Amino acid sequence: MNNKKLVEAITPINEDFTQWYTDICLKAELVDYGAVKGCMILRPYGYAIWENITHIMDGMFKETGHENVAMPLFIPESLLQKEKDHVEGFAPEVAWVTIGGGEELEERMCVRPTSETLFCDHFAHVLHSWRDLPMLYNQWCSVVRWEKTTRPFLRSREFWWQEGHTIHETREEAIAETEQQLNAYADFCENYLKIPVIKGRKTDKEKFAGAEATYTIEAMMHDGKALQSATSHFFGDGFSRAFDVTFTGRDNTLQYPHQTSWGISTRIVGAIIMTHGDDEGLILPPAIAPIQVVIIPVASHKPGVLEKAAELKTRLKKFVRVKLDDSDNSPGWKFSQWEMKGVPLRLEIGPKDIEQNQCVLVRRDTREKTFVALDELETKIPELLNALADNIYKTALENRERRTVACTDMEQVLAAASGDNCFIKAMWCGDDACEQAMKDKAGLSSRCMPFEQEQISEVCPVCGKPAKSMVVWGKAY
RNA sequence: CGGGGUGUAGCGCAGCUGGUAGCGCGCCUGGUUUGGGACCAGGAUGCCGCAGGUUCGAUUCCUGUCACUCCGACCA
Repeated sequence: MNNKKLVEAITPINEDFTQWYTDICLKAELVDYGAVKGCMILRPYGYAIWENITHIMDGMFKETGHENVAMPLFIPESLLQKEKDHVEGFAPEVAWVTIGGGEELEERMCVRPTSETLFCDHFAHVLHSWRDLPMLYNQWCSVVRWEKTTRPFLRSREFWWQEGHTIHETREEAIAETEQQLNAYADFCENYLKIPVIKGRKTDKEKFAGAEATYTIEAMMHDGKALQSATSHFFGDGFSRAFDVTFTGRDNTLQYPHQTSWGISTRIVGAIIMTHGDDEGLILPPAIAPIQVVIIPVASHKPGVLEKAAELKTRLKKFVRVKLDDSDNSPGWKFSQWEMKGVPLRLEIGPKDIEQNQCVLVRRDTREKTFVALDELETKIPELLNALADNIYKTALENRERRTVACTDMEQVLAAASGDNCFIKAMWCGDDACEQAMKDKAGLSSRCMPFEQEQISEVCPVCGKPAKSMVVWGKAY
């Protein structure tokens, strides 16, 4: 431990979680701050993570018949205004363009905060017959919401995401689509990102502006706070009616289609950081890690070492994303640096190893070292990557379970809410006032009504009236 | 939007009872090193966040502003 280490060190995770988070975002070179408040620059390493996420998800969407499109960046005010709840929800946080080419515009336009209105306008143009349905569209883009408080990934004024927009002939079909996409998000988070999530439905208070129902996946971060990780909305025909989207049905009558939208954003990168990271820095799930194995030559000036390392890189490239760090830095520096950047596996190769035709593999999560014969790398590396993936999922799940409390009365709720952050499972009567009371008295917001319901008690802990459903409550990002 | 904190070299910071700046790390060059953040020697780098004000003179004092950050409110 010397001065250098102290200077470069990231804040310990249990000392100041938010500072730890910011340190990682900057020091692992994921983002930089842009010239405009709340606008982040995704640096190559951060973008590579997002890019891997987009590739996997894009494949999943296409597998289920979705097509990518690109919609305009601007929304004329009149268009945004068409759906009452929607505009009320978003108007306070949009950015407006009032001048173009030096001239005051006749009608101001907002920079899209989300594209429902644009899609609806477009659907109205291109939809004619039931034979045109369903239309299953998606776009990868950035959107702008003028947030007051901003943080890298978690809440930025501009963020990148995908937004799927679909229209269907029947209500049932649209509901099925909403559920299918929510499941896709949940599968992606659990299987690729190794983040355990709770699937459920939002209360009316928390649902999307203009939606009939909003479904969500909620994840718990290392500090016990909740992060809404993706949402899927069922609109019914509300937007269709507002935008006059119609088609001629099988019975030759004019009908309104049923609509959905669903999205996942760069916020999910924040979830990865806050779910899996530790005092040494990031821990990236192998599926989306830009570098899955980093090769660090030891005593690289000795004859044959760099050559051997390069040879291994060529071999490994065939089945993993690999980087050879042949920079001038000392091995110790490289170990720390790549650990901070969350690379799942490190491969050390030095003269002693070459003599014995072996190398050292070190797991990022446990830092466990294994000597591996060079001809076993093709089996051993995938094995260790899988073991790491399983372990970080397990760790995250244990954290959530340890911090989940079932409460039957307000006394328990208040006690739980005043301690460490946690998920609180409690029954709810369905009344807005009781939801608000949880916020006012305990500082808790409803995260969702999980699909997997449990009967914690018979009555709502706030008002004592018969309970309708179990809600997971928590403090949210 | 309210309250607190911070803006000085790439990063982390010091300095200033007013006289235009310094340390550590990093960076560049050369050499020695290399299995947990190496060492020696030499070198480069500053509109002291921005704008006003006070002053002979402001990085320093005052006002405003912007940015970052934390806490709250708001918010998907």
